[in-house]
Amino acid sequence: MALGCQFSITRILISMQTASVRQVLGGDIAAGSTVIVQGWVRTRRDSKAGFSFIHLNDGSCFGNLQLVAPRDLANYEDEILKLTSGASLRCQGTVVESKGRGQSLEIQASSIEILGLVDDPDTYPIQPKQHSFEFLRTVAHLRPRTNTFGAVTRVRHAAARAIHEFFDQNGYYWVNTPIITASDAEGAGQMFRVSTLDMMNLPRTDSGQVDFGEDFFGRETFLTVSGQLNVEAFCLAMSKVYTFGPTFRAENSNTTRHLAEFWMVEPELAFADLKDLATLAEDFLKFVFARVLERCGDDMAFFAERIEPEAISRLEGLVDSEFVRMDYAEAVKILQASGQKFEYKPEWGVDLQTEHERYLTEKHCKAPVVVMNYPTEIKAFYMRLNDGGDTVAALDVLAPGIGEIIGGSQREERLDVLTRRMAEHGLDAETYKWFVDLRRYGSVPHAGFGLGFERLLNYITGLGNIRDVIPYPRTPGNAPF
RNA sequence: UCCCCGGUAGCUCAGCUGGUUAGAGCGGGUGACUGUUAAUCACUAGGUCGGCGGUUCGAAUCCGUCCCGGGGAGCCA
Repeated sequence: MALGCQFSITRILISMQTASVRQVLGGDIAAGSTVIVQGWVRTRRDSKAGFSFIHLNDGSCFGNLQLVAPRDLANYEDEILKLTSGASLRCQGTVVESKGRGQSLEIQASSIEILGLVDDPDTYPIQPKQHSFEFLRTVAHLRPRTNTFGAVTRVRHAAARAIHEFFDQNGYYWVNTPIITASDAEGAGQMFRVSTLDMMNLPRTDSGQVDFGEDFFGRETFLTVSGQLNVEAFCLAMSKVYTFGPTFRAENSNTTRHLAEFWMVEPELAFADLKDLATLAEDFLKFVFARVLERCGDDMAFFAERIEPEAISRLEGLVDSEFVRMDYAEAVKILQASGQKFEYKPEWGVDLQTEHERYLTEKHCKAPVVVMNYPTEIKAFYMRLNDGGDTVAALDVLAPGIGEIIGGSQREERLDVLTRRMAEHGLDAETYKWFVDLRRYGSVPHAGFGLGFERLLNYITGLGNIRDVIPYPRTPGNAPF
């Protein structure tokens, strides 16, 4: 009772005092109401008729709120006329129907409190004009104030929320797998070392090796390259689980689709085979796309207008269509029969090149393609061996313009096969003992995939560079901010 | 890591077959004008042409090298 009262009083106070730009523009605040709005100036235009127009953005939505500041405000001459792009303010005023075109509602300001002017407006980097993404990366602390990055931030949030929602509705548990790990999992790539040893004065063993027994964990440790192995243990108890968190690869990859630190989603599903996994991947992507379209209309409209004309239509089309599924062997045949000149000849036993993936998704199918059952030689040890042993039950979901967006497999659940394959790959049995245990105690068929969250965002927004869909990109030789 | 391309004003770029004082648009400042919409018009300030070395009477321009960035490839998500 007491709590309920307090809650409603707080709500009333908030609604009377402050409103977000989204609330005002969305019509949540009745015309005639007095509100306080707060945010950052996008542009200011002065009218000699006796007022200034200020476009205000607070990140709550794509649009800007127009404030009309009359000349009779006490601080009009000294302060209002000094407002430039980037300045912050708090405005009290009345929500009114706009007398101008271009917006239906605006704020007739009764007072404007300047919170922070822009020091040296001449050099403020964010101007009301188009900037190159390359430049904006050099001012990563200010780029959230741009239309594009604001939209990216909202879409990123909406996509993350949709991912959790999808799994929750389908009975999956979010499992927080460790970021620090001792296994160099899957040999999936170079890892970042985690250590508290004094690098200027390393402890040595008798044989002259670095003595990691002296290190914080008493052994060598790294940042995780995948939560998959750890989450499999939970899969074989909770049935349906997923991870969603940061992942680290110390690869010297300099491309538009690689980061040293990125976010990955890894569902793992028990009592499932490769086909179940392909269905999951498809349902999952469609759900996320539909939710983003539903909740980020303005932002998506902006991407469609300025970044990628197909941004909305291709997502809509995808939500309503079925993904193309084909075996790797079939994909190779299609490529060989395509008549296309490839730099690398498509050939069974060799992994698909970027140019091959592009042909399949952009020319042949014009849609996302699920390629399944890859040659054993080119895939990881934990993927389930198909009958005959030539292929494993692996799948990649390839998206037009992005390439591989999802990579997954049915896992090898048979103890004897797994241990044999680990030996073939020269893996340390001791390190993976716990992982093998899962096949020893109540093993079941299971499958899972990994989805690069930023790659998903690239596909959704149409932005071409993965560095423009993560707040602070980390790439080789580049970790400012 | 490899292959291409680039680095000129706060930003986006032009100038680059070597030749006086390096230009434009936007942004900033000043003024005019207007219920304005990335407003418009006029004036104005603003540059070690990425660093170093070389060729030359003379280098933003040519050569070497280093640094930084972008695109493509490989690896992958």
